[in-house]
Amino acid sequence: MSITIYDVAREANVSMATVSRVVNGNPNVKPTTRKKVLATIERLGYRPNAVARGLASKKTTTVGAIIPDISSIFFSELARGIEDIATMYKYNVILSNSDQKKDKEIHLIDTMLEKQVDGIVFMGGEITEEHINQFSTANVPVVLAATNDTTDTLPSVNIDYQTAAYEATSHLIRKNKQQPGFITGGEHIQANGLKYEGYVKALKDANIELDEKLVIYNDCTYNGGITAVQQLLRLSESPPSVFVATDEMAVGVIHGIQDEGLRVPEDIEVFGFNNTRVAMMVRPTLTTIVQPMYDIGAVAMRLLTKYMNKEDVDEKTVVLPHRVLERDSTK
Amino acid sequence: MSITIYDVAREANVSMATVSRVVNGNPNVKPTTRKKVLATIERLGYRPNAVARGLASKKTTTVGAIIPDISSIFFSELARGIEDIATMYKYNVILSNSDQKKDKEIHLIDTMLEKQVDGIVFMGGEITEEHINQFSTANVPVVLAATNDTTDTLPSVNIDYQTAAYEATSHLIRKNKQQPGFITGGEHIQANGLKYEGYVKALKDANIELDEKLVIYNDCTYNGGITAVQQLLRLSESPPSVFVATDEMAVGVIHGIQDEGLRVPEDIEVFGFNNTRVAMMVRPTLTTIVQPMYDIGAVAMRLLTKYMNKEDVDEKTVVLPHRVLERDSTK
DNA sequence: ATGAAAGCGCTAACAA
DNA sequence: TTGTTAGCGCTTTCAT
Repeated sequence: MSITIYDVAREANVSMATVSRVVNGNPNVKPTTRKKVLATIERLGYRPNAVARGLASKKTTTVGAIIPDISSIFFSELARGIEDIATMYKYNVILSNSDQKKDKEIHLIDTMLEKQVDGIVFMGGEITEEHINQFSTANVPVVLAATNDTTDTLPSVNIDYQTAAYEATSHLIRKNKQQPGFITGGEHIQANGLKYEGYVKALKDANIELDEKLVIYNDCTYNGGITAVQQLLRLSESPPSVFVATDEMAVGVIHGIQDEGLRVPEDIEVFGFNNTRVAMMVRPTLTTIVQPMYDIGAVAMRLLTKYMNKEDVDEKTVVLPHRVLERDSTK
Repeated sequence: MSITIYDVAREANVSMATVSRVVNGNPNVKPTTRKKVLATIERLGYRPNAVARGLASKKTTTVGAIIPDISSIFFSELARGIEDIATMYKYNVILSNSDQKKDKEIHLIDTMLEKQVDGIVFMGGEITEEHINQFSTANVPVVLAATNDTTDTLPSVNIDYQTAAYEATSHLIRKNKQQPGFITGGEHIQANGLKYEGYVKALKDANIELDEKLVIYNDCTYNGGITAVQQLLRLSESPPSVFVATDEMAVGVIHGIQDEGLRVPEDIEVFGFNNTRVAMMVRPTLTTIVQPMYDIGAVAMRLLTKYMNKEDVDEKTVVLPHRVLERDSTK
């Protein structure tokens, strides 16, 4: 079959151990020998078998990434951050989509542990006891990215969603002292619960009584945004502004408003969340919360490498900064 | 350390071989025995080691996917198609970004072969001799997705870019018998060469003499589109329509036109390519070529499974249908 | 239907 | 500096 370390050893008149040392850059090899071995490796076209190596060394230099949906503009940037840092540290990543389904998540964790990944970056809605149990069945580090952990046991990288939502809502209230609408996805999804809390807190601090009719739930998609805003506009007194849980949904909201013959921001202001690329691809461009998605992925992966190397980490829970980015969809 | 097949065998009073059979669903096991083994597996929390299994069986149930950029809206949908079908056939996928850099691509192929993937889905700009060589150093099947192979040796899944571009251009010419502008990325990138050929052929068939000044190259990004269209509008006689190589770029083109105080489609028509999600997130919504990205990924992966199972395939080169989707950016 | 045993290709003591 | 050798955890003949 294919060339093994044994073939190289024979051809170079050395032992397997020496070849192994050369391949792994072990300094205890005489330069002459190294050169000779390297030459025969080249000549034979030897390619180390990472599976065998993994079995012997108990390290696969592969990490798992569990992600809700790679085709989402939000998560794909996160994934890029993870990948880039993984590559930088010579890891490969096995990526799998969970669609935020708990059973899929649990199953994926299992599969990845079977594959002996050296660590896992997990992105999802929420962490439950069951997740924790599943993680604990193996001894590999796990880092959460853009995922909140109610049990607060796992290392994680996030922004402060609640404060961000608070700021967005306050920003909207500042101008016109009225309750903005809030268009969002399910509470169990992607920190939406925290956003809701921030929204409510901002209202409270501004002494505005919460009218739940102005809170509309729908899918976090473009069409979900359109549908939701239609519902909002049908209300007897529709609000002068809307805070939307994601940018893509917010773009739908803007278009839904425009399709009703209203103007953004003149008639209704719109505030998004995430600053994905679509935010500047709408007219008016979207005011939003800048969440450093790429960085969240990158920092999470970096954190994971630390755990995998058994370095000690100072911050197990990283909170990355966010900020309000004003564009043209608000006054 | 952790539970091995040996532990299970001992606890269940059977041999390793029997446990292996149970785990692998081999029918040659007495039901009683199977039950007993299953019970101890459960009790011990045994989890098969896929690395050891891979070494022994020479199959990893893992495939590699080399992709230009997972954060691109185009490729991330492709990736989702790949992932879904991979999951369906019990494969995991190692995903890596190449940024269309040839050296990265070659290196990634090498790494994946080291990891003993059972197959590779490759997405990139163009396939060169060097790629072919690298692929041939191992004995695993490779399928190209949305990637053209000038050497035409590898199985692939594509749409007919040239015809699609021909149709788009013809569509634009039909109305106003004038040469549309063509805004595109580099020729070596992502089938842009083929699109150019289709564009030129359409002009020729319409007896319009090609004016190269109307062909503008820039990055295939939103900002690239803006910059390119500014350049186009600065021409003494700017064209009545533009064909743009990708949707994201086309959205930039639309906004660039609008920012100059011109209207789409009244003053200039815009035609995109790919039908990514942004196409319906612009106003006016974008007329474009529907390219079934998810399906390209899915079909490519399905094709790969056939090769991996040594089934025989009837079409080694799959061309998926495309179509013109008229929206509001053209008259 | 079950077991014994020989690898799979490599790493990592331990010896020399 | 180099070689010997015993695993790593599993699959897969080949016996029985």
